[in-house]
Amino acid sequence: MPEREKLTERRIAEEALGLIDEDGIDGLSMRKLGQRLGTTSMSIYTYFTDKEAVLAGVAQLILSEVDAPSDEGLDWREVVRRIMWSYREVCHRHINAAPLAIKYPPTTPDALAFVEAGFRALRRAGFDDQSIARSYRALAAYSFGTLAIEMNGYYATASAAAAPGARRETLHAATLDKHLPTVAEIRPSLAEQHDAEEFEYGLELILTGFADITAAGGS
Amino acid sequence: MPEREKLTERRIAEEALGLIDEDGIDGLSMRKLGQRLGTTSMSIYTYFTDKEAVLAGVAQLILSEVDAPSDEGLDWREVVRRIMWSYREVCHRHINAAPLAIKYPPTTPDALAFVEAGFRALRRAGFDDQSIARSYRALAAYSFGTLAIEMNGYYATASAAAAPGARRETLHAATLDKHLPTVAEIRPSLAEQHDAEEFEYGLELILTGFADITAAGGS
DNA sequence: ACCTGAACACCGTTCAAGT
DNA sequence: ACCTGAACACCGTTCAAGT
Repeated sequence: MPEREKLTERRIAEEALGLIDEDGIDGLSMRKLGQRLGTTSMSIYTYFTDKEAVLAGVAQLILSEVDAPSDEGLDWREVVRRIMWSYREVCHRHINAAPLAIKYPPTTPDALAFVEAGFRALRRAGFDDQSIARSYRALAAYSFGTLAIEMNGYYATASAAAAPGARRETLHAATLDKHLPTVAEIRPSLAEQHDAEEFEYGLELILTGFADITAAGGS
Repeated sequence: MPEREKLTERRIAEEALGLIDEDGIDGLSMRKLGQRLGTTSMSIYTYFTDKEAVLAGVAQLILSEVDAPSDEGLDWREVVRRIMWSYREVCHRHINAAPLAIKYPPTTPDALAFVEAGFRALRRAGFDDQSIARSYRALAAYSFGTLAIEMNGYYATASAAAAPGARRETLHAATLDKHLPTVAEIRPSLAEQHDAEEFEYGLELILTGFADITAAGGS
C-alpha cells in the first residue's frame, strides 16, 4: 500500500511509531519503513542520518504526548503526580516503543513541554535549582525503572520456574526452598502486586521525601 | 584464535559477556561468538535455544557478581545499601551489558543470592511479606532507572543543543530561552550532578520512606 | 548427543546514478 | 535537493548431514 504524500521528518517518525506499535522495535526495518511510506528505504536517509536517529525521533513523538499541566493554582505535588501518571500512561499506550522513551531524552520543544511544566511547578513552590535537578533525576529514575519492570513482565518471568531458554539448570521448586527459602516465601506476594498500586506507593514515597528534605517542604 | 575447551553453557555465556564488554550488545553475533569459542555459531544452539537465551544467560552471570551480604549483626538499611551499591558497581563494570541486567530477572540460584540476602534482612527487621515485595520493587525500579540515566549519558545528550541525528529542528538556545525558560535555567544544575551523589540521595530517601511507612520502622 | 556447512530470508548503509 | 537500484558486508536460524 504505497502511501503518497510528501516525505517529512515528522511523517517518517509517525509511520515508524506505527510500525513499532504493531511489530515491536525489532520489527522496524528501514526497508519496511520505506515501503510503508511508499518509497525506498534510502529516501529516509535524506531526513535522518541513520536508523538510530529515526528511533530518537520516535521517542520525541511519544514524549510530546505527555501532559504538561499549567501550574495555576495547583500544588506542586499535584503537578508532579499528573506528569508522572501521564508519562506512565503514554508509555503503556506505546508499550513496544517505551524503551525509546527511556533511552532518548526529550530534545525537541514539544517533547520538553512536560519537563518545563514540572520544573516551573517546583520553582514556584520555592525549590532551588539544585533541588529541582535532583528531584527531576529521582523521578526520572523511578519512572524509567517502573517502566522496565512493567514492560517485560519482569516478575512474570521471574516467577516462572525455568530459566528462560537455558536448557539445563532450570530452577526446581525443591532447590528453591532449600537454598533460597526467603525468595520462595516472598514470590507469591510479588505475583500479587498490582502495577498501578505499586507505582503510586513509590511515587508518594518520593514526594514525601522531597517535602521532608527540600527547604520548600511545606508550601 | 580458536580456543579449544569443552563447550559449556557457562563458558558460552562467559565468552558472550567478554564480547559484549568489548564490542557492546550489538557487537555480539552468534557467528562471532562461535568463532571466539573455536567453533561454529551453530554449535551454540545445542546449549541455548536462541540468541535471546544467550543474553539471558549473560544477565545471570552479571547478577551473580552482586554482593550478598550475610545479615549477621547488620542493620537492614546497611544490608540494602551494600546490595544496591554493589549492584550499581557491577553494572558499571559491565556497562555494555547493563541493559541485560535490567531486562532479565535473576533466575539461577547464584543470580538470586543477593535477592535472598536482601529479603532475609528485611524479614529479620520485621517486614511482612507484602512490605518486602513492595520494598524490593521500589528498590529495583530505582536502580534500573538510575542505571538507565547513568548509562546513556542521559543528561549529556539532553544538554547537547542539537537533537541527535535529526537534520532539522535543532534546538537553538534562543528558542530554548523563549519557550522553555525553566528548562534553560535548570540545565546547568543537571550538568553539574555527580552520579554517585545523586544515587545516594535517592537511595537514602527511599530507605527513609520505608522506615516511615512499614510497621518495622524503628528496629 | 554433539557439531558442521550450506542455504534461506533477511538486515543497515554506501555509492553512483538519476531527476 | 531529493530519490533510486544495485551492491557490500553482514545478520539469526533451519535443515540435512556427519560423528
